[in-house]
Amino acid sequence: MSSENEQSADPGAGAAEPGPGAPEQLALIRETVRQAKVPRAKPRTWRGAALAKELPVARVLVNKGVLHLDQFFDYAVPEELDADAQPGVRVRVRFGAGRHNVQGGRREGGGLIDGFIVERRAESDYQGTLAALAYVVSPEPVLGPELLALSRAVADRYAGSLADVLQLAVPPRNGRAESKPSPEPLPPPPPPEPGTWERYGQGPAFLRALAEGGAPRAVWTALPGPHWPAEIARAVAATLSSGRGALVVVPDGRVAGRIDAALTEVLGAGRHALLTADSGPEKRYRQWLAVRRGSVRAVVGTRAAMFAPVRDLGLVAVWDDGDSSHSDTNAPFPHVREVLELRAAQGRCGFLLGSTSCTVEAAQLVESGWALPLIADREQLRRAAPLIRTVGDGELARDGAARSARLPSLAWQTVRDGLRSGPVLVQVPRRGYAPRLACERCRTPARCRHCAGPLEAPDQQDLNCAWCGQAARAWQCAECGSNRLRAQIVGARRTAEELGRAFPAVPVRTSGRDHILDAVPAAPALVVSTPGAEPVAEGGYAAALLLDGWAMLGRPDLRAGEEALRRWTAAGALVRGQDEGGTVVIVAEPTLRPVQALVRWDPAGFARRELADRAELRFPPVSRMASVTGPAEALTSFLAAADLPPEAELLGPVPVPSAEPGRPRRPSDAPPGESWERMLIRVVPGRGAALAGALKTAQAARTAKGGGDQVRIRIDPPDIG
DNA sequence: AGCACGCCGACT
DNA sequence: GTCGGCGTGCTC
Repeated sequence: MSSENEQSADPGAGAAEPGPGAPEQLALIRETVRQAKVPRAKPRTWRGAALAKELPVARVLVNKGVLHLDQFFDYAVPEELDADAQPGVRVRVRFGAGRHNVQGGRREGGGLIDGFIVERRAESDYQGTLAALAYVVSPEPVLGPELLALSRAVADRYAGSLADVLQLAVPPRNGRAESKPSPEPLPPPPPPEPGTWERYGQGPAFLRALAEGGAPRAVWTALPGPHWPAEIARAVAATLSSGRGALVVVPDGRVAGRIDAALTEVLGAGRHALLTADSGPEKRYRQWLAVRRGSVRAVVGTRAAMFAPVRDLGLVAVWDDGDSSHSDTNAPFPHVREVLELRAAQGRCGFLLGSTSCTVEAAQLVESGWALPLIADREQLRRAAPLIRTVGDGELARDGAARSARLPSLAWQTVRDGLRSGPVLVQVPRRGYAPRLACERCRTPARCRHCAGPLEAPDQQDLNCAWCGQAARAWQCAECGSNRLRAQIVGARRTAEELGRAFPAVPVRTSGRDHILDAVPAAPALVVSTPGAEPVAEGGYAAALLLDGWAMLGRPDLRAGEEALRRWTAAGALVRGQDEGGTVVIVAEPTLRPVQALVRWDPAGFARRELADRAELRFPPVSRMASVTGPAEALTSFLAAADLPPEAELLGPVPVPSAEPGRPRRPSDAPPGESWERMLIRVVPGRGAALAGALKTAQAARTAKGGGDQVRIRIDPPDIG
């Protein structure tokens, strides 16, 4: 910032609008007047209370997410708060009391607001009189320099404010948890044996590098089968043995539980913390404090754990980075993989991204040379992976048995054979049971007359809307006037139910949204599950039937193929290897690329090809994208004011769907009743920071003028079609 | 965002 | 004179 800017930012300058040169004079006069009225000594509060003798100024991050307040404010430290008011502690300060009353009159107006002390200093560069800290919330230093630097980097990366990121990074305080002392730290364990890491060419070397204090970075394509939780635990153990800490972030509590168990087995109890939402606020904060205080050196947890303040971090790991729950749901929407990349770069620590599948972003980390691939050879894969067989539409049509029972004979046979030796998994699409309805005569989809949502007949009797839930009485087709309905597609869940009836001696268990099973025993059973909810089977499933192919690949989404393959490999990884007879039947067109990739069990190859395609089309992650949404006029003026990097490419605008009552609300929706537009901004890789910076500056200027949250910015938008 | 300051016209 | 309209800009 130039000195010219600083001067014209003076409040006296803009208002009077005299000729050029005058603002400086006005500023000078104002300054003189102030100094004349208040002979300003060292930092003094308006109350003139006694201040700390050493470092009487506290630099405070005020906990307001607004971008134009994304800066530190200095406060005076009263003598009685001197001891507690250390860097990192939570404080409350008066803020926003309006213009400073130079006369020294009482000024109680400003509300108390939360903040963190980031630094203690000898003096302030603020011109006015400092207000005093109101009080120290607790002497626990929760915001250390590393967490502050990380949060700053994340805020910059996502064009968000530091305060917003800290809201995600520092859990809410709990007095009871703070008052309890954390346990004594244990000495480092011995380095672990490589175990099943032997199956990967570079596996043992990776562990060795961690144990020797190195910072290896790897994209690990995990073999199907049950060994990956133990493998993650060994990577953690290797890191701990070097005297450093380790952090593992997983998509959900179920996976966290499995890794927790593996860590307990490899390390024994007391060496690691489990940070998940379902442990409750007090316990969670207690665990977090134990990590922050250095009592516990290893952490496994879900999304929010990505910020866990592990001491002397030696390894960050993320499992299954393609899972959508790795994307934070709060502003500025950071992604676990990206945050851990920042941590690896900042803390110079090891990085491990593992999955049985592969995202294009992961492929890019390898392609760019930032990380090395950690893969098994074909022989190991052949042993671990099940046999994959496909049934396409053509075969399905020719198959007489299929038409009567809606399932190809190959599927029947596979299920029958599988059930002789163990449980069989049936993966069905979500909300499969209630079929969508259409007019019997003209096939027009049946829509709700209140909200235009699709109609359903969940019990084959009553009609109601899938969006708003209102009952649809006396339906009549809007196009042709017919009052007869037919099912548009047959729910796959119903197919699964039919399977259950066909094998009456076998128990049917279901796992899905509302109740998710963790595990099933080795006994023969039909296990019907939606993607992502598949229970682990003891000894592995004998077979799996993947019935959601058409639903997965039909979506007009950039990630449809990658996402389908991810879900299929996740299910397939629970099936026994083909040496033990493990078989997967997928009902999907075998010519499709993701289906072929599943047959070859080559998710990394698929991701590499997707990456090449994206590079050609200049789509993310090969380029960096930001989306900006808002009312058309606001959007135009925002973009005109923004000082975008010169080579930034604008795509759009396109209309944004607005939130409708009843329809599931998406974060990208415009407010109800408003018509918004979206503009995509694309820059070449390496210019992402410049883009985020420009957008942030423009947004700060906007909100400072009271523009409200009319314009929303999102870096790496997840839903670009 | 809040909220005080200030520069305009209608009121006791 | 001074009360209060809301337009503008700051908040340590």
